[in-house]
Amino acid sequence: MPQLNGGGGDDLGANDEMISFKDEGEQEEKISENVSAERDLDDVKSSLVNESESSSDSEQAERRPQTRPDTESYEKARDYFSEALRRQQDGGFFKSPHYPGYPFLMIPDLTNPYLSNGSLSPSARTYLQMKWPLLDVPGSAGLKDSRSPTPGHLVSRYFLSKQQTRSGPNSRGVKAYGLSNKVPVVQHAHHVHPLTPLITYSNEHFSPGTPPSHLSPEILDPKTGIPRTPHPSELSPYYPLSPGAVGSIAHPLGWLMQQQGQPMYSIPPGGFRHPYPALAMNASMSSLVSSRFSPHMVTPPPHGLHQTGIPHPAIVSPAIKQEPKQYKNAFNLHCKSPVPPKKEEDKRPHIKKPLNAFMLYMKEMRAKVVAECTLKESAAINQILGRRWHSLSREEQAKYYELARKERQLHSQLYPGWSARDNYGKRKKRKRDNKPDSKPEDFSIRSKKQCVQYLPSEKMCDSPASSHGSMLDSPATPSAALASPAAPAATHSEQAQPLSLTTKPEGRMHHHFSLAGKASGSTSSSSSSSSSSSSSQPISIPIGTSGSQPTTPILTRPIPFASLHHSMLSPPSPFHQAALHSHHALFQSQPLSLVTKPTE
DNA sequence: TTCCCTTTGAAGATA
DNA sequence: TATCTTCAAAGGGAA
Repeated sequence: MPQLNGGGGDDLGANDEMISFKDEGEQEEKISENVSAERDLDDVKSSLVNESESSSDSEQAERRPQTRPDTESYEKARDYFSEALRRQQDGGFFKSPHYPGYPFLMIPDLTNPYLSNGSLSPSARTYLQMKWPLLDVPGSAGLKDSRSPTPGHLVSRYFLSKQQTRSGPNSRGVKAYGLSNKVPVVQHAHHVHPLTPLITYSNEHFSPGTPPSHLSPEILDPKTGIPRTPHPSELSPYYPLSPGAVGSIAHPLGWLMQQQGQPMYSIPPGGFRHPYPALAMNASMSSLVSSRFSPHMVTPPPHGLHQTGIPHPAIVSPAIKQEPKQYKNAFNLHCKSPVPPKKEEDKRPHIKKPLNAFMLYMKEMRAKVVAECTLKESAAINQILGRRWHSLSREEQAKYYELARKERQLHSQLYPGWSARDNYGKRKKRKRDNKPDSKPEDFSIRSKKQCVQYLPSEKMCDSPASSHGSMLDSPATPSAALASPAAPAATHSEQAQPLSLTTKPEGRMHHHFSLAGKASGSTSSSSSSSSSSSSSQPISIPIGTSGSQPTTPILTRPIPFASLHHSMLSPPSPFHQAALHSHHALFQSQPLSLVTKPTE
């Protein structure tokens, strides 16, 4: 298993994402990987064709100076990040020409981010470059807003580091990935911190000029008029780090530092005052950013001030969603806001959950899948993505697990008091219809919709992974085996039928009481070995079954005929052709007969 | 306008 | 401890 972090030292899920594949089916797994690799190659080819076609235009656009840095969304930053990942995935190695200014790497040697002289190692800087491109991106330097007071020392030796970036002892080496130089540029004057793109939980509610109320402690609340703690002019109200967390906050790369035996940064009082307090919000982060400053030089936030003001994308407008209590409490601890808890609660932003590995993958690959397929429904796209996720190699998935882990870590640092529970109830509760004692009316509600599987069109778009397995496209490697050890181990039945995309295990169906769609959650965690098919199950058409275990496609939703037709009857791209070829035998018998309606 | 669908994973809740 | 539930993204579709 790839141990990207060098093992140990990570209390936030270290080693949790990578677990060994199941022993059984190891051969198949390898075959699957080979097939997957070949498919990836095909993907690369097709994607390269597409990219080459569109790159000329996009490149020109990308090369234009960014003049709206303040509006650059963090989401985009993540997209760029994802793009880099995708390129890594496709090409495996850095393809710099297109995105010379945005290297990305998997920082295998970040375990030692500092050089002997205290400066960041090239790879560490490159990683920071990836994470906080505005800090040190020559490509973006030219894009920086002229008003940006970014100190020169922050505009660091990117070129040097880039030159130095190379493969390390790790077999995977240091990979730099080109990213579009559409780097989100910060307009500091508008209180958008360069670190804004650090995490892209959501950007829609981050208005540079109107940071969340709790993030601008020095200003009168426009609504309440309640004055807030002013901060020094040189301080930028950005990251909502809690004060308690500031002093003792772990380095964003603390998992790396710790591995190296270095302690978490403890910020001594009165020290270096960073011209960009927002950067110093995470003191060590700042120090990492600037190789000039060793970690211990970073100053703590001014008393009582949550020096952090970076509007985090994970924060959603309080008007829409309410902030969790824990976060509110944690914030109040240091915010000293006189705002009554009640009002404060109303204004609490909604802090979204950090994205997990699959979500990151999904965000990255969605556009690609959409481009390859004619499907537009996200449900169908997600099915494809789910399968592709399973088809990814361990290393490929490891990248996303690692990213997800970092996101969680950063998220936990940004919102120490936040809990996933805080977001409970923010959404409308889903129908709980998968309980064993579900009442008939539950199912009736559920089965009101026409059910059909996205399988046909998906088959046209998705990988030909099914060509080797008995479970259609199910790779020999279940996600459970790839997932973090924290995740419940998949049962044997699940391993045998890991994918619920085209052929959901009947056990699961039984478990979900014959629900056509995914019963609320539990898709990945529930494990049922029952293979009995309920009479109330949606009509199932066994297809592509080979092997002892019959597979039953779940017909969940009607396929848009346009998409179906387009996908099935006109596969124009090589990818489609390849997919068609690989699945021809599989679907030649019943390719288009999935539209049905469950009996009431 | 709101919810559903669909995926996997993380985390909290519950038995 | 094991299982279940909720939420994260996305966007078309349905109500």
